[in-house]
Amino acid sequence: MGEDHDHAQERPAAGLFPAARHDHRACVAGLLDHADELCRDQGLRLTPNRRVVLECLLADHKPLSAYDIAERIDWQGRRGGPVQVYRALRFFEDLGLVHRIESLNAFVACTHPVDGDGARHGAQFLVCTDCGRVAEASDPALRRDIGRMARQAGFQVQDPVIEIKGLCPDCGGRR
Amino acid sequence: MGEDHDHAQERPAAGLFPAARHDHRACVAGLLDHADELCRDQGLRLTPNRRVVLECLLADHKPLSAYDIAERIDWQGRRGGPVQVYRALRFFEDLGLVHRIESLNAFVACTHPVDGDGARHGAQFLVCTDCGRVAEASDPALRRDIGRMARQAGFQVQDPVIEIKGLCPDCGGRR
DNA sequence: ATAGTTTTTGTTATAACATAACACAACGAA
DNA sequence: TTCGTTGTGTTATGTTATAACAAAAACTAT
Repeated sequence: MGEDHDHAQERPAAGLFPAARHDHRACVAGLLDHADELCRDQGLRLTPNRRVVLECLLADHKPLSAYDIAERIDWQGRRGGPVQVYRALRFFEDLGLVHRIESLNAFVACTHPVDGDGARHGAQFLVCTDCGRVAEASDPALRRDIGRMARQAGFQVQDPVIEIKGLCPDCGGRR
Repeated sequence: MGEDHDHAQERPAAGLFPAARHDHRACVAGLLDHADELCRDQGLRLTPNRRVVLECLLADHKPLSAYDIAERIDWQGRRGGPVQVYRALRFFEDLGLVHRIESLNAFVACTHPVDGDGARHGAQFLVCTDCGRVAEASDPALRRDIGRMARQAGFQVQDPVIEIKGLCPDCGGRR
């Protein structure tokens, strides 16, 4: 328990990557608190099982497959496997606290959850093919364009999957 | 071999869904021809194996999994399985003639291929969750927005995955 | 044509991802 | 307590994707 002077995380929710060196301790704690609160509000239970899955995803901002997570968890005696992990992931996805990255068959913890809003809440994901980190953006213009395009096509949007693979600033994006 | 009077397909490449009743015979023939030509130009071989896979995908405008395709193909004696199918799919993906739909683990034949251009060529996909059909769009504004957003984030785009699930005009999009 | 090269195929095995089904435990309300 | 609901543990199985390697087919250059 070292440096605790609160450091006012460097624009964590600006739609960019998590700034490489941010106060990760506070970041994790805040998101866990938020999960706690959200569950309490909705009469849901943030059980130990669920909590460890979320903590595992929060450890870094990288996507993990369900099997990755299953391996990292200390199952303390019981067998423990993908089933438990998928169950927890489903739970958090419904709450909007975890997002599935379709193009990776993997999951990330949401970095700026929106209260009471489930699912993918219209976010876009920037996936670094080099370091593996994922940033969550929420670009209104992009969202508008999707709406417009869909309308033109007579298409009623249910769930937009926007996952942009490329290089993050640290890995060569900002040369 | 009945109605062959050429019917001038109803705006097949307008970015919308394939019009439900278009001249499918001509549509398929045209795309196969295009594949032929593209291969000839690039010194590649459109082998019988590859051709049947493409024909299978062209049969309707629905995405198929590699295993779906493997089941539908007449393997004429030999075993035949996913391996062959994945190989052909990879071949066509590189040519830009087939696209993978990440959110479905499935593949569709490209409905408006761009010559000499491989990969996903910046397209967006509208996936009907009801009838399963897929439309391929190519919205410039959307593309611009992605570029802009990425630039703002210091992110260098390699491969944007845009897959919008919802209801197509026939299934309730256009009420 | 024919020897050597590259490409494609056939085949088997296995890896990686995801869910079905069911019994039991824990919890929360009547 | 009793009952209904929700969550968990466990086994089995379904689905998607690739590794590895030998044999066949196609091209290439003499």
